Amino acid sequence: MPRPRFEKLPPEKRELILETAAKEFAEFGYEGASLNQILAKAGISKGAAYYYFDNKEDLYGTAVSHYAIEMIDKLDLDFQDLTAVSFWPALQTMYEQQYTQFAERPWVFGVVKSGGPMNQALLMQGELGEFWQNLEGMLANLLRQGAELGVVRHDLPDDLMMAVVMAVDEAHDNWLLSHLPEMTNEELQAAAAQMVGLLQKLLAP
Amino acid sequence: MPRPRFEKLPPEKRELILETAAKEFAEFGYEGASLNQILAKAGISKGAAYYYFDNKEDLYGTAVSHYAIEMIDKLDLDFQDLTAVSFWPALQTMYEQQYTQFAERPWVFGVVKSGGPMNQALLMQGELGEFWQNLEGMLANLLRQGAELGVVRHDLPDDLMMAVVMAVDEAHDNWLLSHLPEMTNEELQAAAAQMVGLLQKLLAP
DNA sequence: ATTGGTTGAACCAGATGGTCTAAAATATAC
DNA sequence: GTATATTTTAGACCATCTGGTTCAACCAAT
Repeated sequence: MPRPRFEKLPPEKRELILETAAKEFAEFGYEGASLNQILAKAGISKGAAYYYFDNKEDLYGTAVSHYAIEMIDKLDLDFQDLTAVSFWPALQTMYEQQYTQFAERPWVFGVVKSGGPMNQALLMQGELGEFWQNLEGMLANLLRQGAELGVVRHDLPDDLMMAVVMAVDEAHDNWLLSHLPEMTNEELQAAAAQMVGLLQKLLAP
Repeated sequence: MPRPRFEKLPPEKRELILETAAKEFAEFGYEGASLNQILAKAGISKGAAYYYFDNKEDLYGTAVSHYAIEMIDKLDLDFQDLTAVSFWPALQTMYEQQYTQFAERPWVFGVVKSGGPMNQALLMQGELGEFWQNLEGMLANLLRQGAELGVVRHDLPDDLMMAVVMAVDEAHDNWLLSHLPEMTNEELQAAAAQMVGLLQKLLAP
């Protein structure tokens, strides 16, 4: 939780700090990203940084929350009334939106997903524990729904399925990131289909 | 390449150093593992370490080579005369061997695979570049053979398929590592089938 | 006694996340 | 406009860590 005074900063300054932080965390992960580097790149001093945030973890949490909220606002994450027919198309819609709407700001998804397979222990311990439980709950809920609808296998342990889905998601994101400069909008849509195809192959019964 | 004098050390001492290093590199990766920590845990001094190795990268490369050679010796990696019928069973045999023979020393595979998705750039630049090209070449060759035999899809970009296979492999290894203490030999065999099942689902046309 | 091999640990420069205080900037009161 | 109070900031400093350098001390062999 940042200090309340952070919210009173001019929006451009807030966004500069959060965007700089998100880019570093998305690229290097929490441990690998250096607070000193973030501050140097954002052009704020150490004293100012500690005036607005408790510590590195607080900055991380603020960035993750900020972009997760934006992500949730902008993506059609309505997974309420899924049917066996609409399950995979709904997932594909979500990936299309992710890829096309955030193509120029891939760090948005990068930082939100930076809590992926590697950082669970750290994140569960911190202030964002509840947030991450909710996010994992979302994926777990999706897999459970899919199983009930008969479109997702239920022969594997839950934790393994979660881990594999996140790993494939991450691998695909990284692949996409390295090909992003060359991609047209149509190609991004095709990439979403490709990603969902991978998931469907992995997860279908 | 370690100094020749390293090979003249008593085998127990050599193994202690390499095993300690491998455990740290397997757990934290090359960047995340600390040379100072490895030395403290192995009980050798800095001076001695630099007497036997050029630097951290040299130690890493030595550990990777050492265990890769052991892995290649012990596993039935004969992928020469595969048929459409024998393709997946051969993969399963390999995973069975990996899981059952190295259950008590998972760092062997951990360090060899630590060059996975994240460290490619570093490794390609170093002395082990050729080694990694060969290892990647092995996997690429396997995928190509599978495609020729009609048991592996060839509708995805090669680099994406490689990345996804490695990501799933790593996620499964990590899952296995966290469940290893409870697993019987039969369960390890089942895990191998599970892993190959995942690959087959992902890769079959 | 001399030589060669090995080792320990002090040292180095640079980096990390975090602490602290004086200076600078801004807001408020008159 | 000036004086004062409050807020914000810069950057020196801290302890600890990193990978790497160095050399005197020790030991075994001759």
